[in-house]
Amino acid sequence: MDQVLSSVRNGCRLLKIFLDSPKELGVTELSKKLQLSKGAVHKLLSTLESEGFIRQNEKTKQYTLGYTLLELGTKVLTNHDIVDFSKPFLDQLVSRTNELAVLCVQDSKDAIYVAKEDSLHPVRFTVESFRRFPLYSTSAARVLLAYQPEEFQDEILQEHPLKSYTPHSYTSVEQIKEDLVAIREQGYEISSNRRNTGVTGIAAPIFDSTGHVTASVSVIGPSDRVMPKKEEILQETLATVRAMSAQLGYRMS
Amino acid sequence: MDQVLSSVRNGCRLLKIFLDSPKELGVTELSKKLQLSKGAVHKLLSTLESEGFIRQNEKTKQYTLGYTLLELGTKVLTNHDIVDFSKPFLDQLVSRTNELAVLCVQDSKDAIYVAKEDSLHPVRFTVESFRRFPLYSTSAARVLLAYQPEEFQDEILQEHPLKSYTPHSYTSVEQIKEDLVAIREQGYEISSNRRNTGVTGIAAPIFDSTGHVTASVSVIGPSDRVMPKKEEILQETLATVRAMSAQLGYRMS
DNA sequence: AACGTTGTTCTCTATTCGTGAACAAAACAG
DNA sequence: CTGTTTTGTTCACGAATAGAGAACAACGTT
Repeated sequence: MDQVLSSVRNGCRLLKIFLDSPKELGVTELSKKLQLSKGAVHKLLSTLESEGFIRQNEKTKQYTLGYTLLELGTKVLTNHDIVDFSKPFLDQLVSRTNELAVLCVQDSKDAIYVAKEDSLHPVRFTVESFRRFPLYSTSAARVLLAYQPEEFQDEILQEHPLKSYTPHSYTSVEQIKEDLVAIREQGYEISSNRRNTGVTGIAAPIFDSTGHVTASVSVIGPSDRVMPKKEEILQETLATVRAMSAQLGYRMS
Repeated sequence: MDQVLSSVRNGCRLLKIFLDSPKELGVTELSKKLQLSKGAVHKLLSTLESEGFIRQNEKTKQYTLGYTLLELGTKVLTNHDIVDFSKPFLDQLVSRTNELAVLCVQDSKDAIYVAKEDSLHPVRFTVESFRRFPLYSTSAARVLLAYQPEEFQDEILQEHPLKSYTPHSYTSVEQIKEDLVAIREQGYEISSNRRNTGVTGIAAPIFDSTGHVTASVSVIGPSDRVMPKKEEILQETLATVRAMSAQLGYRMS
């Protein structure tokens, strides 16, 4: 593409560097990571600072993310009505399964947990909300991928190196694609010990009135607690996504 | 200033337009608000979209804020250790006063509530976190302003039109400035019926080890409930900010 | 006290940003 | 269903500027 404003893209990338970094970064460090001159990075920083997207620590002279991003981030949440909509459903699912329940959506080539409800176990799993992860890596995400066109699936599966997180992980693209077909046929996925050893996820899709998958719900817990009850949890999960889909205007065929 | 990358600034302002708008906006609308050509806005949008800062609704063709802003926003929060630090203090303050307690910080020329703890009253006040407001408008903010250099105070007070929110509001700059001196002398502020009729705020500053004011704490409630107990609430608030300041390494002189 | 950093400023040219008009594709009204 | 308006999108070009690179100042370290 050449329809891209390079300095805007640099600004965006500069901000995103902070996602995987300690809280403060200096000009020199940023210029290395962005592969830009120090002068250019400095101009970027002072522009972003004047708009509140970046803040400079007066003592250390280093830079951090600014409060305007906090405002914008909360605005994203309030815009996103499915988050509010899902809250009572997730609550109920947790109270019935006693495990972590999450709501997962797709954003271009990534998946994101946008809502979650922790279980009440004293020792419990939780997930990081709002962080991107690959569409093939968790059960909630794979359910989303399963309902995408095949060309898109191939694009995703080719692009990424498909790291094996655990010994049980998928190894071949063909294997994943078979699995995606199976998800679509049965309408859910139960995945054990894939990304994280000892973790089992049970996930199912939510449909809107046009029949598109808008999000997925997943119950996640330790395998030895979840697997014995897997039928029961699956039924609860399916009941939840059906209720949500119905409320969104979806009519089962 | 001419040390500013204009397209980056335009991108930032484009994003901020969404803060005070419905959730979706079109190119034409944005180009009017930004006073830029439609073509330029379109380039901005597709650049921001390719970085995840903007999302386009495929049906309506309109644009919304993207999930990357959610990631960045939560990162701001996790970076900001005073938020975690304040949590137990705010909790305790609420349990002792039975009113809303907030933590307020300054960001350039604005104030922002970065943490809050609602009271347990069935009908209760609350505030919107993470939205900017003027430094002269609430007691928590005025406490922050009171400890700023006088030139800065003048800058703030001159710049804004100083709207009178209620009949009891300040009208003149001199009046506010006298008040700021008083805040600094007594170390707290009690403000009634200023911005919102019937609301009373009791606020006091937190000092760090270098003696700078890093944030302020305020207890906010309906005047008829707060004013009768104002001495008690004030003492609780002062005890809280002193404990917080001490833990940050501040030594009272 | 000398050094190696850091963030900041400056100048200059190749680059690109923003305009304005033309385009297609919806949404609308009659 | 059809003409009309408004939408998002594309394009080409000239004016404006973004980014490189070196020099600077202000640190902290050795």
